[in-house]
Amino acid sequence: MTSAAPRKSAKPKAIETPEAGRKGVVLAKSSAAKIDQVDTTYLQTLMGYNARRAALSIIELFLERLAPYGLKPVDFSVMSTIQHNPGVTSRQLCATLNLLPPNLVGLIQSLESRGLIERKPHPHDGRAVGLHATSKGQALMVQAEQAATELETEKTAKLTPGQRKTLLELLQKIYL
Amino acid sequence: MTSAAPRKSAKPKAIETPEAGRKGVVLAKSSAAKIDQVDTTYLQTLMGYNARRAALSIIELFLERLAPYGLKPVDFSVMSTIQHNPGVTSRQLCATLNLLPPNLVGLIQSLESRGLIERKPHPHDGRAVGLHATSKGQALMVQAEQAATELETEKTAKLTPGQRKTLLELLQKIYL
DNA sequence: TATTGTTATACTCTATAACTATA
DNA sequence: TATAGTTATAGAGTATAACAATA
Repeated sequence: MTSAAPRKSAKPKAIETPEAGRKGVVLAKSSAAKIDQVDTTYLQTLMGYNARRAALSIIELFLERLAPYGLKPVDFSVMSTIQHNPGVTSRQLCATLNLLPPNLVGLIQSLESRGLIERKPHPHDGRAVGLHATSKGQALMVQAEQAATELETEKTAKLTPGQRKTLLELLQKIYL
Repeated sequence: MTSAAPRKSAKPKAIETPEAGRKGVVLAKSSAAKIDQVDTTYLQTLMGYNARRAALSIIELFLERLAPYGLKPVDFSVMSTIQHNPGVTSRQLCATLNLLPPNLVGLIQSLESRGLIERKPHPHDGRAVGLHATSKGQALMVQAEQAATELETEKTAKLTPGQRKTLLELLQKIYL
């Protein structure tokens, strides 16, 4: 998780204060006076800010729901990629998921010691090691992926299926 | 920065291998054989994965471009919020930006010691402290916000203005 | 010489508990 | 009693440098 500031139950909704509401826009007060509502209209124009806030919001729930499976976001991404790409190497995982090799070592060892993956010699390259999900790992991921899909549905409940698809496509245009 | 895996210059583009291309879909190979292209189609259906990847991609460039101003993403968000909300308190910053109070203390002290913000007694609450950007801080933020806007324009170059607006709105539907 | 995987390690970020001063 | 701000500290995440084994 990232930060667990006091939960806001109320939604911003551009509340208009008596002082600032005349033009229908919430304006920052010019002097040193007390602030009731905090204006974040500028930050909300930044894609980085919005993408980060949205990601952290989803990850917060992800950590709760996937904790029973002992999987954090990166663990989940690695396991899922191994499951769908039997024989994938650490180097390929790093390139695909934008991870650094030293940080993957402990993660792989942990998954192996839990009996979720196996390491087999690479058929063509003696340096590399092919990673494979065990039947235990595969069974776990079926459950974990279902939990992930459910939590995502909840977090994107305000979006129509079309909007959800659009959002995925537009995000991929940024990082791919 | 988050991770600096070997830069991928090529783009995925759903390359079809001879073995997997028959149905126009890239499939994971079923056996323990070598993997050429890594299939991430499942992860790409997850909003959390895509939002995080997009955010980190933008933040990576943000760190480079804003380093001359001595501002990291959170510093920038805090300074920007103070600038647009003179007299805002630490408590309000935490609630608005989803930060934890202990983590804000050192950040505020750093900004104050750099002469970018001032702390003034709160008019109505003796416990609270109002935060204000100094003229030096305001001048810095004018430059910093311009740099941020430029970098964002580059990172979202594949999007039309309409798509960019749509993306911002849809992301806010997730975390607000 | 270049690459895969690894070790060691440093640095940053985030989280929790507990304290003070004021309301 | 509750809240704003603070301190200390633990834990997780991310980073760089350097090495052995293989290509």
